[in-house]
Amino acid sequence: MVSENIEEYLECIWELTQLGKPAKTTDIAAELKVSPASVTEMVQKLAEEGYVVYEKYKGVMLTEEGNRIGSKIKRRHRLLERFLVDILGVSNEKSHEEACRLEHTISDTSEKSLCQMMNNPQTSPKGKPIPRCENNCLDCIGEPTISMSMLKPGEAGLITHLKCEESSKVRRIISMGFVPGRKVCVEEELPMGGPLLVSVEDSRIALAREYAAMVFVQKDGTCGKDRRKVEPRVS
Amino acid sequence: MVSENIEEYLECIWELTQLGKPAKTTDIAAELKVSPASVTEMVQKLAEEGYVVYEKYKGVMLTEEGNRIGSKIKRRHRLLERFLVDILGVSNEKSHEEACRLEHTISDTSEKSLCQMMNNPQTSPKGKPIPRCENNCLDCIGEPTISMSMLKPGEAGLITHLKCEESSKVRRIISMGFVPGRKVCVEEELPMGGPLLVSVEDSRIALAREYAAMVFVQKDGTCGKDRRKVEPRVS
DNA sequence: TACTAGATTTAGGCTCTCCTAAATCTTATA
DNA sequence: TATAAGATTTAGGAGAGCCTAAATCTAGTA
Repeated sequence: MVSENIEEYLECIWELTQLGKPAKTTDIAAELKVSPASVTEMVQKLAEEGYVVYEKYKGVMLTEEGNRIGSKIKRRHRLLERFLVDILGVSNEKSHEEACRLEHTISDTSEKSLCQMMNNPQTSPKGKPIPRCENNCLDCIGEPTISMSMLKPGEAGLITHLKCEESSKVRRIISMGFVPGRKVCVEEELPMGGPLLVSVEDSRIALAREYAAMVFVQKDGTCGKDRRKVEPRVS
Repeated sequence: MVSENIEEYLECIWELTQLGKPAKTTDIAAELKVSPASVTEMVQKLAEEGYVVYEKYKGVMLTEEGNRIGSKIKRRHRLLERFLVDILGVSNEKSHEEACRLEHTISDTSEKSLCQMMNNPQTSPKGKPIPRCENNCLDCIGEPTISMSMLKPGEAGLITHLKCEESSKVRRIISMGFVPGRKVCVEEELPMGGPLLVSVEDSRIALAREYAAMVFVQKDGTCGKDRRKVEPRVS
């Protein structure tokens, strides 16, 4: 397993070589806020270990393995920025630094859940593209979904993701119990645009349609009494 | 700023000294999967820097500052375990290890948002208590949504949702006028755990705290007569 | 009270990553 | 094409933490 530092270097080199040209020592040094001498040293080590192809005075390119790691980390970085900004309400400016630290420590499982929770986003909050995951995100994408507010009384669904412009509202929805992966069931629609009465796990919740509209579900049968216990959706 | 390693040691020592007895070198070593010699070395350093009181061959206790850091990290650890297990669907067994890594890298802002999102939880998934944050979590409890029973007389809030185990109770509360989107105002708390006197739109209602606890609101100023016209609750 | 097993600390070394200063290479321009 | 400015690498060294082996201390038991 490569160290966090090596991941950081590979991520940086990945970014700098996106235009097809070798990454220069100085650029890497500037990006990582480290002296050029340290970069040379590390790059030599990375070359020895087969993560980059390095030609003295010319620059570095990633090998296939280096590219795999670099893009994986960059993916996590941008996914985390989205999560931090859209869901935790961290400011755009601060999200980069925090994502830089978290990207080396989250598990594959968590990465996948975050991806699902935000409906497989394509760009970071700054508009940079999020690299696809190795399996092309097949399991993050899932089935087409509809808003919970579209469910008729008696219909059930599995929560796939939440969507709202304001991070504080997303948090509120989650705090009510609308967590991706859980099963919800619409029990009643109160008339006159009144609230929806739904059940999630062991609670019954009444919430405004405006909020229900932020919860996206995959239709999943009816609210039978035999409602199966919902597994955490990650294997 | 202390290093992640030091945080890890302080967290561990915090845990081991919860019973009031000094933490032994061997126990720390076992917990951190490191040799006893390394622990001695680090503990000497921690003592020099004022985070612990260390007596050779006897063990270590935390100083006030050491305790502050140790409990802060342990809080994050358990909060993260909750998040990983309840929201991201990570397994209970794997959550510890991941939380161990994340606890050193999340920001204060993120910690607060996670706390809000999970309704200021009191225990980890394994049932261990989550230490309070330094300001006693005032802003974690306060922000997105709190139970109406937490409002003080004179305070007002917008109903975000109702939540309880039985749908019949939810209906009953709605029929009293506690509809998501409306503004409520706690006018008086009758003593001895008696009912709360609250107003919703144009009615005054006395309801048991048990019921008040099911109504969740977003704090919204005080009960002035100039209470602004409530938005129609339909979006 | 003396002694030994187990706990703890000391000594000496290692790896990783960083740094500065000096040496060397590249390249733009005169 | 010669040369100097700027980029890059080499050399030498530092700090943080970890380790093993050896020395030292503590406490339970004879």
